[in-house]
This record gives sequence, C-alpha cells and structure tokens, in this order.
Amino acid sequence: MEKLKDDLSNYNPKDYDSPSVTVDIAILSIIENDLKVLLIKRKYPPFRGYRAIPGGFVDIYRNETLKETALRELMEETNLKDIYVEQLKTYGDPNRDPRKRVITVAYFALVPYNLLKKLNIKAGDDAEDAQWFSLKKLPCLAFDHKKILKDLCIRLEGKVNYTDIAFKLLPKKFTWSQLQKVYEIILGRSLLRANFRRKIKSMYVLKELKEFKKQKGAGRPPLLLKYIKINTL
Amino acid sequence: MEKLKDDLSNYNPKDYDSPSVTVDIAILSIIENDLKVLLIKRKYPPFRGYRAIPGGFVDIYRNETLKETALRELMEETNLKDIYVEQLKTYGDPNRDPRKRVITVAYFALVPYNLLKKLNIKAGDDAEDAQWFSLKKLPCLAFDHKKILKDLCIRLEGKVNYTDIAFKLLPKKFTWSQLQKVYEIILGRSLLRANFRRKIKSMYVLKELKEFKKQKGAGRPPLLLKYIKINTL
DNA sequence: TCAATAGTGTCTATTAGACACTATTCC
DNA sequence: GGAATAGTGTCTAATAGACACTATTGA
Repeated sequence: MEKLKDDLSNYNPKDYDSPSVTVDIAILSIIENDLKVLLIKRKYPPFRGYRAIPGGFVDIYRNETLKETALRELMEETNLKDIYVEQLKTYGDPNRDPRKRVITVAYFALVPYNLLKKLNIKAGDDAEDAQWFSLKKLPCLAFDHKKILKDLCIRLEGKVNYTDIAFKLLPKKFTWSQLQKVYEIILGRSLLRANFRRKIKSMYVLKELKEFKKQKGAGRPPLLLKYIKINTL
Repeated sequence: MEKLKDDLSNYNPKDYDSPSVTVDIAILSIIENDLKVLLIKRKYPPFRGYRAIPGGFVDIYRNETLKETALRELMEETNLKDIYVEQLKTYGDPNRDPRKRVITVAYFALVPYNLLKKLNIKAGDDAEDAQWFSLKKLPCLAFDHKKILKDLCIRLEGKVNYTDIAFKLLPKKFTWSQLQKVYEIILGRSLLRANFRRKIKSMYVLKELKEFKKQKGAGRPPLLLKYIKINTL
C-alpha cells in the first residue's frame, strides 16, 4: 500500500494524454516465385478503400506482449500459428494518422508457402477483403505503410545473408532448388547453384532425407532436406 | 493539495485505454577505453534509487517525431545536438512497469568522446544524477533496461561491421589507432593493424590530412584522418 | 642507443565466383 | 537420344589472417 501511495503522489493527469498504439503486421509469403504481402482494404476513413497492413490497437486489458499481439493478429487474419514473427520498427510521426497521434509498432511474419493452400483468409471487422500483393508492385497504401514495407525489404535483404530467415518461408521438407529460389527472390538476383550450396552448407546443418521430391515433367528428382536448428547463444 | 486529492479520487486507470508511451535513450560514448552509457538515478518509484536509461513520456501536444523526441531528451540531458541517434527497438511487455502499461521506444545515441570534456550533464526532474557506466559492468537497472542495453550491445557488434557507426564515436579528426580502438572496444577483441587498415580502406573513404597528432611520450606521431561520407543510396 | 607507437609489404589460408562435367528423369 | 533439372569437382580471383619489416619520435 505504501508503494501504491507513492505511485499516486507521482500521478500527473497529463501523463494520460497518451498516443494510441497499434501493432501492425506485414504477413509475407512466397507466391508464384514472388515475395508477397497480405494487405487488407480499409472499410472506414481515413484512407477508406486503400490497402493497408493489417493491425489493431493495443488493448491494455489483454495481458499480452507486443509480439503476442502480433501473433494474435496473424491468427485472426489467417488462422495460422507457430509462425515466425519479428519486430521491424516503430513509426510515430505526428501526422501519420490524420485523426490523432498514433504510434505503430510494425512486425512481420514469414509464412511457409505450403501453408497457403489451406489458408482461408479473413479480413478483420474494419476491412473488406485481404489480398496478396507483390512487394515490388504495391498499390497506393494507407498511412506510411509504403515506408514500412520499404524498410521491411531492406531488413530482409540484410538478414537473409546472416540468419536463417529463408527457411521460415519453406515447408519443413524442401529441396536445394526451393531454398535457393527463396534467396534469389529476397536478394533479387540469381545465384550459382554450386556456390550457393557450398555457402549454405558452411553456415547451417541440413539433413538429407532419404526421400526424393516428385516433380512434374523431366529432370532428376531432387533430394529432400530438413533444416536442423542449432542453438548458437 | 486539495486539487491533487481530487485528481486522485477521480483517477481510474480503466478510463484510459491507451498504453502510455515513452521514448528512452541510451547515450553512449567511449571513456577510458570502454564503451559507457549514461544512466540516471530514479528519484521516484517505481525503482526509486535504481539506475535507468533517461527517457520521458511522449507528449502528443508536441509536434515531434519519435526521433526528435529522442534528440530532445539527449539535448536536455547533455546539451548536445547534431549527434547520431538511431531507433533500437520497442519494449511493451505488459508488466514491465508495475504502475501501468507502458510501451517504450528505445533509441541510442553515439557521442564523440571529444565532446565529453565540455559536457555538463543534467539529470532530468525525475532523476538525481547521471553517471557513466561501463556496458560490461552494469548495476541493477530499473524496468527491463538491462535487456535493452543487452540488445543494444548486440546491435552495435553487428552494425560496426557493415556501417560507419564507429566514426560517430570519434572526433572529426582522428587517427588510425583511435579508429581501431573503437572497433576493438565494440567487438571486444584486438585486431591486427595492417589488416584493419586494409579492410577499412576498402569500405570507406578516409582523407589523410597533412597534420599529425601530437602525442605524449614516445612514438612516431600519427597522421590525422577525416572520414568522407559517401552517399550510398 | 632503446622503447614506444606508426606505417607498410607480403606470404599464406580461406572464401567466393565461374564454369564445366556427370547423374537421373520424362518424352 | 535430347531436353530438363539435380548434383559435384575444380580452377581462379578476391579477401582475410599472420607476421615481419621499416619509420619516426622522446628519453
């Protein structure tokens, strides 16, 4: 009780003219050999009819971390869980939302593309529908969401080189070609097969399964691989 | 006092749906061949008497970006401007502040160590004094500030290898040894002179001034250098 | 002179880039 | 066999690591 009294004596009403806070999440996956992001269409102003990254206000009565909020939004939008989610950056320019001061903590999710088939995408209450858009051919976006996605591209291009994020976009079992394709899409350039394999082998542990992936058409059937996560603390 | 009482009796945290938002800033510089951070001592609960990163609530009536808020806090604390400031990460776990839900956008500043001499450090209204602490020997800190500084160390260790942040900690004119020392301190290991120079020369443009730095004691006087920033968009 | 710091040359080891060769499948 | 994809070997170029040598100063 002593503690509470201390707290309150320090209370200043001005502290409570707080900005609103949202957590927005850019949900990414690979579709048709292209890195795409799931965007909703806004049902209400501001930016009614514009595309935007899904998100929602932080509800302080839910007892969740910001990351859990992002995961919940991902769940609400896509029904997916156990997906890789990472904080990108926080955006808080004073007039980024014309209504009032809104600070947005942006996250991104990397969805393995094999999960997209069974995906039934739901737009939230404040959105009409959700669709996938190429990160390279974006429509006009609400707020500063274009800037957010630009920052995201830069983050991915950097991190694909020294972290295992590429694997987050793949099914549990994958082939060398599939893995290489992910790198090529994120980096925006083609890589030489032999050199790519040598490099990846030097960085990660890949278990060669005793299975081959069935292909349509000609070509030698490729070996299936599994990524073995090593704890590097 | 009567008024305060009123305020308190009317105060119901549930009336306020938005979390509070603070911008905190870890101010770093190199002192005695060590990377140090400026920490204030908290004057009020919670964590009264504990050390913390300086910061303050986001005031929505100031028309400033989050980065400008960080720069203002840096200014208030140290009187310094034109200092490199970068967003680190946002921390919003539900119980990181025992009073209420507080979301903190953490920034860091890199202060050239030649500016420290003329520095008269002011603690804010809610702080007793401010002192420099080695990032490797931190006292107990308020909130999750230890975690913030841990994340900051990781960020610096990574970014020193592919960005020019090391130069932000140096005076405009510096020597090879001074630059190498900054890298060694951030990376936590010693480097070989010749290899270090070759690497840096391949990455950045350094202009050799026609001046030498006066040293105390023996040794060949070193050339002074200037870092030439190249726009790489 | 020596100790101390600065500046450079160069040999070797490692890693990255290029490219060709073999392997397996479908038609 | 030929087209298509997969898997491997190896030469070369570029980069990183190690270390020794020279240069310039103060005591």
